[in-house]
Amino acid sequence: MKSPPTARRKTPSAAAVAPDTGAMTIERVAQEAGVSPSTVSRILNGTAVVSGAKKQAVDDAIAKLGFVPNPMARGLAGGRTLSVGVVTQAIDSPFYGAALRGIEDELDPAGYSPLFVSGHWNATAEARCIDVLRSRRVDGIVVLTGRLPDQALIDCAKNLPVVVTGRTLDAPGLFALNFDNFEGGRLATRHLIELGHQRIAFIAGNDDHPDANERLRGYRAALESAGIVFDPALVVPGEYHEVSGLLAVNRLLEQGQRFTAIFAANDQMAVGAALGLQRHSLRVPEDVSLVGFDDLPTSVYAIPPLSTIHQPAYELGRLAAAAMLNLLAGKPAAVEMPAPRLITRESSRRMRG
Amino acid sequence: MKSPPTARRKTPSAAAVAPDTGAMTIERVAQEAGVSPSTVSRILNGTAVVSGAKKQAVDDAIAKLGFVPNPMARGLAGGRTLSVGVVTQAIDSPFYGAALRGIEDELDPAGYSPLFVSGHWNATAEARCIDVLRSRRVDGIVVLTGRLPDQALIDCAKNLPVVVTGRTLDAPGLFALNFDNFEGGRLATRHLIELGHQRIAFIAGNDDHPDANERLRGYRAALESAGIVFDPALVVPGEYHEVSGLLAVNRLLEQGQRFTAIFAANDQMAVGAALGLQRHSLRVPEDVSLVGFDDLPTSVYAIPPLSTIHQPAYELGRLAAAAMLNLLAGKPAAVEMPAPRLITRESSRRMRG
DNA sequence: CTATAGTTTGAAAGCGCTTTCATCAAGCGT
DNA sequence: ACGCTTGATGAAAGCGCTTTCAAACTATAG
Repeated sequence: MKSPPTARRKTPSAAAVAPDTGAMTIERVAQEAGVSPSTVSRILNGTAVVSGAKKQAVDDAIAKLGFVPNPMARGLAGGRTLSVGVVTQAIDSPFYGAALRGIEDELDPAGYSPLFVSGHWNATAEARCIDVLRSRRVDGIVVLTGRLPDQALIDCAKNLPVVVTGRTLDAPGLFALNFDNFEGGRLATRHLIELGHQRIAFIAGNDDHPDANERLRGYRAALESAGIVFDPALVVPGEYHEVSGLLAVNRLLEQGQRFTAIFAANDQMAVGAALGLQRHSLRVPEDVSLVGFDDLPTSVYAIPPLSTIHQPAYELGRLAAAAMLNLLAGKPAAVEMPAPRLITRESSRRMRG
Repeated sequence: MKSPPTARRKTPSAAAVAPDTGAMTIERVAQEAGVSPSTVSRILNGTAVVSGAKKQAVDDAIAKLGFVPNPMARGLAGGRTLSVGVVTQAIDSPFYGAALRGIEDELDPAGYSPLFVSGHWNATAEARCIDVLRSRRVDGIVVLTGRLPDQALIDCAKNLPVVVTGRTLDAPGLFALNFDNFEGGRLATRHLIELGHQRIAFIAGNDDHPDANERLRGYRAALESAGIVFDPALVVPGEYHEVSGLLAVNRLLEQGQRFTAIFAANDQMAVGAALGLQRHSLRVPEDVSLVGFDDLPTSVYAIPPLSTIHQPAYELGRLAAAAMLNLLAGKPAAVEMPAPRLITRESSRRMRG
């Protein structure tokens, strides 16, 4: 290493150019305010009661000097980093993107920063992510769904507060925030049934995906309570990607299945399915009604605009982050997911007589 | 604060439970290897020549103890954080998401971590982002497009290496990585012209968006070189969002403009435009050909699949990150963007008769 | 065989902050 | 008035690492 110009040792020469954000230390603030560094620290963290006069003096000094505490030093000394790790599956997924923004928005005012890492829907990668985060000494970890075995999370929660979405799980130091996928699946299916559909195909999500199975359960429950017998031939596996939807429709049609509606376990597959139907000259919703799941921002602009189950991704992120902040403060997580909601748009309509 | 269970002061009692990732220090490694902490540090950083035998001993000790250096201590002592800040516009945008993943993938093997913050297409917010990043002591900043004035970036580059995409700019410590939007606009328009279209509408991006203006320039250049007179009435402003596309089409149609093709300055607007056309019973591509810009992953599944200009978002992220790593290493950035490429799908076709 | 330059290594001084511990002032009962 | 509890403050000891400085060797030359 050719020693990059890291001006480390403080140059004792005066020659200050600007109020250089970085160079200000708690000690200078203390000096300026006429107190000890300890007192400044206490005020900064609210760790102890400080007399009003001194607090004022310190606040003024901080403002005047434009002091910003060095997170590294804080982390080293205090054992906290004011950062929380977020294991996401794909930072570029339309669904998780919104959740990440929610996390960001919630954490920021509390002074915490998120550290995003992508697990790419792969348990091994996720485990590595957690290692990375721990080596970065994050104060807590938020796991968005993922394929990691429950036990791995439980173990992790022994050392760090953990918030996980997309599963139901209970362990010390861990909080699970689950969306009611069963109810969502039920709502979507019931909607189609109410429109007069009887032969409703279901494009499922990946089998090892708990969400997907719950949605399937909801589908079956709705069918059952309407007295429609469940036909396994109408359920096609998918992978939560657009192609899956396309392929699923092809398969259904090749097999000569009769159906007047499709419920896709997520919007991406629904969009793929719409394309598949169009390829076979089937119109949505005239020939086939279509309902998705997630309510991605783009689904409003699908052709035709997609009926779907609204899953509040942004909200999910905020709630997960809020839960984490509570855990970090030693309080119970105490947050709850909103209930699933059906959004009726133009991809579903009453069956023709 | 009720003093959360931060086991700070080292408990001298033995009772080690597991090889606790966190608790290992460079000192213990030194002890194990029978050398001084300084030597371990030197080996860790390759800062100086160390005899082969000792190096081996230290490497063994590190492996045996599962030692992971504490980034906070490193940052404090060394003045570097091994993290680079990334100012993105919307972490949940389909386009930037891919870029972020590229950055992540490129930085990771080099031992750097990205720190993402969202500017929400707002110069003030972006400026705040940069402050946040600097307060977090990042080693460098990557700015993905954004509205920040050039000068702000130049100033920032005085203290930190900066890589910025989506503009052309030259300053010390700064590297700009620009995509040839002009050429992209030209390619898209020429494609439509070659298909026999003469009246080509253009849905523009936001005016203060340099990309958008370049694309417009490309559009005009293609028109001109084909001898088609530019008609300002065919250019409608947009905002790079789906709605804009929808609104633009409405406006065009209300004004009674004649056109047989639309070139939208990005895919999101193209999708909106497609919906708008459908609402007016105009079919794509039978009645109107449509070309977008960006080649979002979802554009393959649009109805119909969208012809567009491929913009390598993921690659862009990787390149920006690679440039940053070079800058950080004191080398010239030395990376170059790939050229725009036209992707022909089903939304554009030869004009009838 | 000693003086000199060149290497490798260790000791120790911080980096900027938090936190313990001791101190110094008040406040209070008797 | 006098010991005693509280409460606010400061001094100082780290947190785990990097880096300077000097010591301890080793080699080269005179």
